[in-house]
Amino acid sequence: MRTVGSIGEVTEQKIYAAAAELIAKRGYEGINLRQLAKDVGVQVGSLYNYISSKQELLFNILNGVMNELIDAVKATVLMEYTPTAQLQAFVKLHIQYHTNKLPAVVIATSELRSLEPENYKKIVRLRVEYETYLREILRKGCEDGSFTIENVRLCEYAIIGMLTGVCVWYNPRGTLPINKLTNYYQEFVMRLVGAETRDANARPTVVRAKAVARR
Amino acid sequence: MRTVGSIGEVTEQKIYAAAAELIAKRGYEGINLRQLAKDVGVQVGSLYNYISSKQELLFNILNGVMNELIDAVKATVLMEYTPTAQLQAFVKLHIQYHTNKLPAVVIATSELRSLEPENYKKIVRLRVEYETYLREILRKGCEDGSFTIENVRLCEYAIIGMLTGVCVWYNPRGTLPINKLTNYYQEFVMRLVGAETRDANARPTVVRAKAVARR
DNA sequence: TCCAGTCAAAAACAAATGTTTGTATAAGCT
DNA sequence: AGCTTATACAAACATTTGTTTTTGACTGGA
Repeated sequence: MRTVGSIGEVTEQKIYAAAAELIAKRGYEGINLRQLAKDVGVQVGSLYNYISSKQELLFNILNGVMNELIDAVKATVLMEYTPTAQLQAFVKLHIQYHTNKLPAVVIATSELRSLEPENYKKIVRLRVEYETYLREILRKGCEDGSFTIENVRLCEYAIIGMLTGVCVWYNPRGTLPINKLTNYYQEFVMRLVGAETRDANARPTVVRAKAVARR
Repeated sequence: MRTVGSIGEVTEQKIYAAAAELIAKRGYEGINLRQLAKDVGVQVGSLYNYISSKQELLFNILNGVMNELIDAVKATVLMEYTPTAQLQAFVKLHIQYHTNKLPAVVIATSELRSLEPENYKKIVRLRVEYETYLREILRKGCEDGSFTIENVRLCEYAIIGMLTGVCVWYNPRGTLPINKLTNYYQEFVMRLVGAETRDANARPTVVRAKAVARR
C-alpha cells in the first residue's frame, strides 16, 4: 500500500538523518529498527526498501561523513598557505563538525567497534587519511620553525583527543557560541604545538629543559 | 547442582572482571549475558546469584571505578604541594588508569548513556567530583601565577579530552612505555596551561594578543 | 553424621529484534 | 486508460536476549 505523496529519495534521506541522530544518542547496538522506523514515520519493513541490513546503515553513515570531512579538509584547510593557518583552519573545521553540524561525526569516533571487519577496515582507512592531514601540518610546521614538537605522532593524538572531546559536553543551545569556543581551542592547540606567536616581542614558547632549540 | 570447588566470592569477582573487559570492548548494549557467562565459565542463570539485572552490573562497575579514581586522586594528587606538581600527578594518574590498569575506566566515559536515569545521576555526580579536583588545581595555579589560563572550565575539558583520548589508541603491548607516554602528556598539559618553566631564562608563555599579563 | 545454607546447572518464558514475504495503492509514462 | 514501477503496509518468522524457576549437589559447622 503505497502512501500518498511518498517519494523514495526523501524517505531515504529521512532514514539516514534519523539513524544518525538515534545512533549518536544511544549507540548502534542501543537502537532498534522499530524505533528508527517510528522516528521516520514508516513501518519497520519499509526500511528494507533502502537498506539491506542494519550494519549497512551504520557503514553508509560513517562512510558518508568521513568522506565529507576529508573533502572539507581539502577544500578549506589545505588551501591555507602556512602550517599555522592550516592548523587553525583544521581546528575550526573539526570543531564545527563536532558540534553543530553532524550527529554523524560523533558516531565516527564512538561506533567503529560495531563495524564488521570488512567495513571496519574501510572506515579506519578514511580516518587515517583524515588524521594524516593533521600530522603533515604538524610536521611541516616543525620543519619551518613554526612549531616546536618533540613527538609529532603523540601531539597529533593529543590534538585529536582534545578536539573530539568537545562533542561530549558541548551544548549548541548553551551560552557559549561556536566561534568563541573555536577561538579558545585554537589557542589551546597553538600552545600545544609551541607555536610562534605573532607578537614580535614575545619569545617562542620554551617548555622545560626538554624543549628543542630552534634555528 | 553446585560445582566442586565453587566459591561465591571468587565467582563474583570473575563476573565483574569479565564484564568490565567485555563492555570495554563491545559496549554495554553490545554484549549479552550468555557471552559473559561463557567467559566466566558458568551458566547464564547463575549470574543472577550475584546480580539482580544487567543494568546493575554496569552501575556497580562504574560506581566502583569512579570511587577508586577519586580515592586515588585524594591519596596521590592532593598530597602534592604546588598546583604544578598536583597537575603533573593528575596527568600521571589519569593516564595510568586509562591505559594499563582498568578496562572499567574506559567504560566510565563511554557507557554513561546506557545508565538508567537514577543511576546516571549518581555516576555523573562522581564524575563531576573527579573533574572538579582538576578544575581546582587549575584555578589555584592561575591564582598563584603558575598557570596562565583564560577560561579554566574550557581548559579543564580540553585536558580531560586529551588525556581520555589516550585509551582509544594506546596499546600496552606496543613500544611506547607508559612512563614515556606520561612524560609527553605531562608536557602537553604544561604547555596547555601556560605553565611557568623551571628554566629561569625563559619567559612565561605568551600566546597571541589575548594572553593575560600576569603580576 | 546430619543439617542449613551456598552455589550452580538446566530448562523454560516472554519480550524484543533483525529480516523476509506477500500484497496493495500511488505515480508516472506510453 | 492501461501498464509498469516505485513505495509502503501488515503480518509473520526465526533468533536472540534478559530473566525466573526448579532442582540438586557441594560445603562447613554442630
